[in-house]
Amino acid sequence: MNLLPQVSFSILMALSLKPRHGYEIMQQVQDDSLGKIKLGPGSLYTAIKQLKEDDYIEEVPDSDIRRRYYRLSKKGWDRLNGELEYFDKTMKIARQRKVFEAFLGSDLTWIS
Amino acid sequence: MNLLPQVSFSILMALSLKPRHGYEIMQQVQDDSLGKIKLGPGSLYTAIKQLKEDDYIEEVPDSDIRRRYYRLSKKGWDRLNGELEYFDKTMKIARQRKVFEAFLGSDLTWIS
DNA sequence: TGACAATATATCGTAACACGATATATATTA
DNA sequence: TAATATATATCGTGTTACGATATATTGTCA
Repeated sequence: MNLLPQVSFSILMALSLKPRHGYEIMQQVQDDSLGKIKLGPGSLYTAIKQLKEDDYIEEVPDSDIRRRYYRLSKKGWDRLNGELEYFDKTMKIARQRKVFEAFLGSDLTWIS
Repeated sequence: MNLLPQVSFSILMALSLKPRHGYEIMQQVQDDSLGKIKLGPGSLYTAIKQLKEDDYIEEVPDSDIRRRYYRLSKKGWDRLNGELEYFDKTMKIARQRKVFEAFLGSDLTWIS
């Protein structure tokens, strides 16, 4: 699997608007995902650690001792673009296959 | 995390066109994902087992002893639709934030 | 016909990922 | 001043991912 883990992807998405600190990422991810992804500190900070190690994000120096701000690196932007190609392809396929209308006057006789 | 695992999602997508057997799913998933998801037997059959247990897919009786065909259940279709809402939202956000043009004459001064 | 590649399914053990619980500390507000 | 929200971090465990291995059948082509 050459795809980013779901949590990591959601964090890059959250950082695509502007640099944010961890707690803020948590909230933004929930917003961006229609509430389908709710990060606790466990998922959040382990993923951030990994993303930093892989140089997808970097810490932004900030005077606020309490908060740690992160932003996307060049590599992070490129990676996010690559992931979004998959999302785009998936939506195109879904529309082609008319997944959304599958139960509205469907002629797919093999559906149970 | 209220999202299906990536492998499970990709299998539901592969079954959205027509019923398929395991080996065929393997190939379809690779096609659908721009080569970004490559399933080996380990990932494939453990995910199929789980999807069957959760009633997202069901086995289709078939004369071919060698192959085991699966199709989406009603619950599977509904779930797939739910997942695709997230994909759709994500693409909308990405376009809104102009992620794709981020490096073409960007005014995002905070990028490293 | 014999050998090799491709097709097809299944399990095992381990690695990677997800996440609740817990801990700690500061800021806000009632 | 007590409670709630903000903010970060780690630990242990459960879930997911996956390479290795096993087994058997089908197709091909020399």
